[in-house]
Amino acid sequence: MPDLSIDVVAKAAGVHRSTVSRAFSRPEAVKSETREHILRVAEGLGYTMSPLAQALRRKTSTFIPLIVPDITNPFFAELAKTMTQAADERGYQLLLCVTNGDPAKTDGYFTAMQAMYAPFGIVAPSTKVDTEALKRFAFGHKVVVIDRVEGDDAVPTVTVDSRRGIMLALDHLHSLGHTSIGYVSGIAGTHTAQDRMDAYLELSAESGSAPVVLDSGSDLDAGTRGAEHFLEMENPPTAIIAANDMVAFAVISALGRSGVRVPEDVSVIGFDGLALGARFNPPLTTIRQPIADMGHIAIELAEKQNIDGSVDHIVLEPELLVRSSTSGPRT
Amino acid sequence: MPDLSIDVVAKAAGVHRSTVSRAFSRPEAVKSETREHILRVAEGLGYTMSPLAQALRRKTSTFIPLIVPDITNPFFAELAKTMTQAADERGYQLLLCVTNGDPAKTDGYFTAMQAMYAPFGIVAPSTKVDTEALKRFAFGHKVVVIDRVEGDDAVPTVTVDSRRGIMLALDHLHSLGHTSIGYVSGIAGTHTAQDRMDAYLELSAESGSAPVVLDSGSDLDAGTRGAEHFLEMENPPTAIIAANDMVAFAVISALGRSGVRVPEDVSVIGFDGLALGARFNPPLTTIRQPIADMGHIAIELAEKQNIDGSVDHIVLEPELLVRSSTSGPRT
DNA sequence: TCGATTGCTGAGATCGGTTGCAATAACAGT
DNA sequence: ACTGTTATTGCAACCGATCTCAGCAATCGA
Repeated sequence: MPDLSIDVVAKAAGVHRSTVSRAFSRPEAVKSETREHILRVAEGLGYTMSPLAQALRRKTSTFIPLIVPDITNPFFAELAKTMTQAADERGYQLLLCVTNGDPAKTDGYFTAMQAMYAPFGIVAPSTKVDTEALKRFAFGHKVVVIDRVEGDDAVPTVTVDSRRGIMLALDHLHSLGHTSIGYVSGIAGTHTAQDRMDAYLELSAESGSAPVVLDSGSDLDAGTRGAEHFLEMENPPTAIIAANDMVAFAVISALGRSGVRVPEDVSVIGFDGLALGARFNPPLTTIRQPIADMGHIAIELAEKQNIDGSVDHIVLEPELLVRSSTSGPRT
Repeated sequence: MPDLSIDVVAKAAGVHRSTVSRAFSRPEAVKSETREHILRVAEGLGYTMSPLAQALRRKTSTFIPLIVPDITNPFFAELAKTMTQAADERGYQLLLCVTNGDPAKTDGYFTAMQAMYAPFGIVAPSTKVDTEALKRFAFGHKVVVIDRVEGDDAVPTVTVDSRRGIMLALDHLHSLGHTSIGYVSGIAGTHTAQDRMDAYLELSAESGSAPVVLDSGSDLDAGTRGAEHFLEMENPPTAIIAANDMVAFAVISALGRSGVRVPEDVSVIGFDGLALGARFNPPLTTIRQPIADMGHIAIELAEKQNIDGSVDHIVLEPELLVRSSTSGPRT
């Protein structure tokens, strides 16, 4: 097919290319009659505007990068999924950027997004390290973060209330009769992970029971190690809170390998609300984060900031999702 | 920061912009002395070339779209992960495109990739439907497909040998002593899914045992339904092959809810080799697909095609990955 | 010593749009 | 009929590179 530029459409429609341009991007600036004619002609030719050329001239594009540490982690996958949708509902095109936890890549993506004239970007950081790169760029460029941020007044953020989530988990477990409740820490060194841990420590203390941190590591094997630790204890807790669903899976799996059954022998509750949890064995009781909402809100926040410069910090409410990995303690 | 274009670098270095351009994209065409000076100056200014402007002028970019139906499915997530890496090892930038199984979106992405001057694209189709859109575009534009394709001589493809995979599974199960082996179908209506099913049917027959298809659906609940069907049978098989890991998870989960234990009561083997499987309860025995290889090869194939126009069809060897969801039949 | 090659750099058109400004047409008011 | 808007459209410069064509100096063969 012969290269389809704005000029060929213009010629075909018998108008100047600027008129074609306006017909597409500023409809009210061209007589409706002319516009419809142009659009019809364009349609017939199968013409679409080049996003590249547009971005170059306008110095602003519709590409919006979503920076995540690991798309293999279902939490980020679900986030990516809802965000792509939220994005193109508003005419944006989401670019998925995977850092694999490499801060250098994060940096690279930031400069790339700048070069692509992205109007803003979304970051779901894996470690506090990213925060540095973030600060360097966030100042000049619009970024919204899916996490809490140190001295978080500079960039908009959206998170869920970690404390409330842990509270929900604790309450659920208490109401089932558990009094000794352990904790296995999360995958990454994010503020969110930290917050959950802190909340557990505080709330445990408040309720009078001694906190039992089975593992405070931050890698994928935290779950496995936590389970090992659990197995070695003389007087193990009767329930375990996992910092997120993935480690809950690992915990249950590791426990299962040693013949410990969930929830018969010990209850386990996760944190995330992944769809996957419903198909785990057993289906995972968990604290659900409204991931879809987070996606939409992140974009809204970014747009809002672009318009009136406001920097908001939204914190969403988590909710308890009871499935089958928790029950009363064995008697 | 003042807009950093090639001209400001040129001015700063005291040369013409075409020289700067060459210094970056055709190093051998400029005196090494000059080049180094330019590069130094550019470095100092923190200058990077605009990929947009480059793509526009060159009519070819380094954006390469990866079109997948659902990033939430760990198979595609792992594929995306290894492909991003493979991609930027070669200087490409992967754009993740999620269709949610909507053919219209597939179409949209194709035209978008065209507009972005992508040198080629990678498609992991969800249904045969995508194939149509594919044919419409693949002719004019380079696309490599992660699946088999009808009359597959037009586009390069990479797949794993489904028949061999099923054979591996069957052999494993047979060697454990199973003779009655059921099958639960896969998630999507891809050729791959079809091939696995066909292979099961054929190989079962060959080995003299009647095939037992527990569910042939193609949605996420195939696993659940398969399990239900299993529970209703008077004489259920002693082992189950799941068309992919995700349905294996669902099967085991559903079975577990009814008190049927894996592998004690029934063995289950998956197909994919997801990392997740290692942390399932129990850890999943499965047929591993070399996903990382698929990613690299897909890109190699595309490049090769771009160069010498060759259209190859690579089929990779799957391998058996024994974990804990299979054992001898209960006696 | 002189024309021919070779190596390096500058000019300027071009990629596909956007946009401020000027020009023309259409419409009102008096 | 004449002038002051207002609605439309054309003109041309510009966004940030790339690339062909020339120009110019240095090197080479005879």
